[in-house]
Amino acid sequence: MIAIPLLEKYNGIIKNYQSGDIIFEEGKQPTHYYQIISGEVKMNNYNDEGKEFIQGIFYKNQCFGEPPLFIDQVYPANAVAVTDSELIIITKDKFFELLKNNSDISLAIIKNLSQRLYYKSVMAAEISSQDPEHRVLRLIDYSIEQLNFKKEEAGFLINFTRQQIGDLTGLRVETVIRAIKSLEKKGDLKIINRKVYR
Amino acid sequence: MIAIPLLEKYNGIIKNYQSGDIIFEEGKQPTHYYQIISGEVKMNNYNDEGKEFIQGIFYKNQCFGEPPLFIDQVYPANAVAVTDSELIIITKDKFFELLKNNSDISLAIIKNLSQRLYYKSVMAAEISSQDPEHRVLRLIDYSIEQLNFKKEEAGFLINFTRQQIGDLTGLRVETVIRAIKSLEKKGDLKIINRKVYR
DNA sequence: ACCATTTTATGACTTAAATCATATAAAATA
DNA sequence: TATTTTATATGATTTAAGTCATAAAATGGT
Repeated sequence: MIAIPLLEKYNGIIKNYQSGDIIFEEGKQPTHYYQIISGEVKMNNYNDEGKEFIQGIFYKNQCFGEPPLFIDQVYPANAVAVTDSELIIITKDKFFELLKNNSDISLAIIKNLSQRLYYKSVMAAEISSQDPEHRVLRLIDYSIEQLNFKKEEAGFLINFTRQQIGDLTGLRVETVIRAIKSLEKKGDLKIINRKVYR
Repeated sequence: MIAIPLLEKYNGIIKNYQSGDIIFEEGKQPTHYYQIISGEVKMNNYNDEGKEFIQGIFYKNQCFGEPPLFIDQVYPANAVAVTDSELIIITKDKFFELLKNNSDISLAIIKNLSQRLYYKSVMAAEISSQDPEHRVLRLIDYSIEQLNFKKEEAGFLINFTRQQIGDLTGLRVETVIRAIKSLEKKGDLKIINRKVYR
């Protein structure tokens, strides 16, 4: 998103997280802008029974957790490192200063938020009213489009576990496994030693 | 969102829609920026079986449908007038010109998108994993916070039909009616001649 | 190389919400 | 005012996805 040298100019500091580390928590006041240098971060919620819902998974060069910064609200979800990750963060004040002095960044932020809102709109409609197979396939297609999944001879390798697909679509693992099996039978995707290709 | 005189300066034109009129359709290329002068607009999708999902309802002074404009994608949902409505619209080109010449508007757009993303995050987690009563109550509380529902002696009047609550939460009318009844019994809200107060 | 954990997998059973049917009240319209 | 349409309401039934149990393969750490 934002060039690292520019972030460093605004007192950007580098932080390292281990897989599973919590970066920030739901309900807490936002204080920084976060951008991924390397690794993988998910934002999630837990419902009253402890079931996880993954709001999104973020990768290299992506930022996450800005909306509450702009609207003075607490975080609506947690941010957790999925793998060991290196992040660069700057304070809220410095972030606004940076924005003020770099009008092109505003447009980048707008585009990024628009992209995320688009994903949420698509998935909201899916989750609320489509059947499991439809939901899973949509998530897969959207992810191929947006994330950099590798194209192999068998097709795009879907780099999600069944559990992650479940947590992203609001389904249980068993349901995802069954949906994927059924989609394979219909020829909509391939399973080659447990890995999913589309 | 954007002052009407400013929109007029950028060739803004006023359009009138009757209740039920389609403003734009899912899958179509976006061409304009839309802002409500008066009336009420919903964005929605229909699933394969024709069930409606309402992405959001928009009121006076609010804009809608910009994200696809910024990311060069087709509309992810339809926009439909819920009541007779008066809108002001400007072309995509003029909108970008306006943004370029008015840097303060960029921040307003960012805040608006952040607010909508926040709503989507909260509702996504609700819809995917909370029970009907929880979902309905969350929608109601969020709507009180964001929309200008009138405060009366009995509490805030929830200006939604049961069907609209269903379409916003991914539930069926009957389920919403039962959830609301149950929430009333628990004292979480009031029903006074069929109207819901919180 | 071994053990613990995670991931994928499948069958049997349960359950919560959807569906279907029907009714009445309220609002809109002719 | 009468009539159609929309919104709220409730009971009975169905069903799709969740839950539970169990297992085997794959992965990761020591």
